[in-house]
Amino acid sequence: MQAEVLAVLRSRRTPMSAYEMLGCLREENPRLAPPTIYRALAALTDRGSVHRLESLNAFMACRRYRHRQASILSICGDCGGVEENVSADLLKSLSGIAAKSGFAPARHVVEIHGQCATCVSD
Amino acid sequence: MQAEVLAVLRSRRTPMSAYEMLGCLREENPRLAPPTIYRALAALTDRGSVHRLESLNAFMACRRYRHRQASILSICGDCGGVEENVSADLLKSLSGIAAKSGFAPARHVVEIHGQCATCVSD
DNA sequence: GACTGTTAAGTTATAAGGTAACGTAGTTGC
DNA sequence: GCAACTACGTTACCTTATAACTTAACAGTC
Repeated sequence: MQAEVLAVLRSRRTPMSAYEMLGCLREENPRLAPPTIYRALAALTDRGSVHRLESLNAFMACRRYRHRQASILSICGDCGGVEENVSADLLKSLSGIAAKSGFAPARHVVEIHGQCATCVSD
Repeated sequence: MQAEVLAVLRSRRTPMSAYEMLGCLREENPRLAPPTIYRALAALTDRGSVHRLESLNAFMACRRYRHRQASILSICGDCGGVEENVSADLLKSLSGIAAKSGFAPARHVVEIHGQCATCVSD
């Protein structure tokens, strides 16, 4: 099931909602229900093969080769494309800011909305 | 209506969902419906008086005095408390990372999940 | 082979979050 | 008065997510 969900996600350039995936996968198996998808997504996001876009309530396959760090996701509001970046430095200074008051960071969510290079030039 | 929503949010130390607010405000006005709350929240978040926590689907009143910049929100998974920080430098380097590929940033979402100082020491 | 533990997936139902579309009631300004 | 605007009310619905329980599949062991 995880493999099927991942395959669907990989077939798209833009993020998908869980229910879009459900729609796709129901073509094969009409009885598929939401919990099945959500369980697969939970396992995949834990492993880092899939990222969840918190500000979109959507998911995308990771396109960088296995990183354990949080991604910096740049989301284009025009075409829906997402760029994925990694920066240990930025995450470190982010943790530093939180840690000033004794906060112990565990998970980072960093998303940027805007326009991608292609859409800017239109 | 915005004032009432803001007052409810300010009366709490922790973020609230739109439906929790609705529950509170219905004690006064039982016929209050979701769109009214969401409209007020939209106006308040536009103005910057309220922040939306994207990774929680919840809202909190801004506790810093009027800043136009995006906040860095540190969310304690134990007590639910949220610390709000501002860092022009961090936002700048974040924009820089996105801009390397020509992305034009418009809105930043930066949230950190972890444990606050108080909860760490328990 | 029957028993048990473990893990993945199916199933039902419902909770929680959010919005479209249209209606109405008060400004304000002419 | 009446047009135009803005806020809010109302209905209805859509989307996102999870609780709770059931079944299937396989592995180990007595």
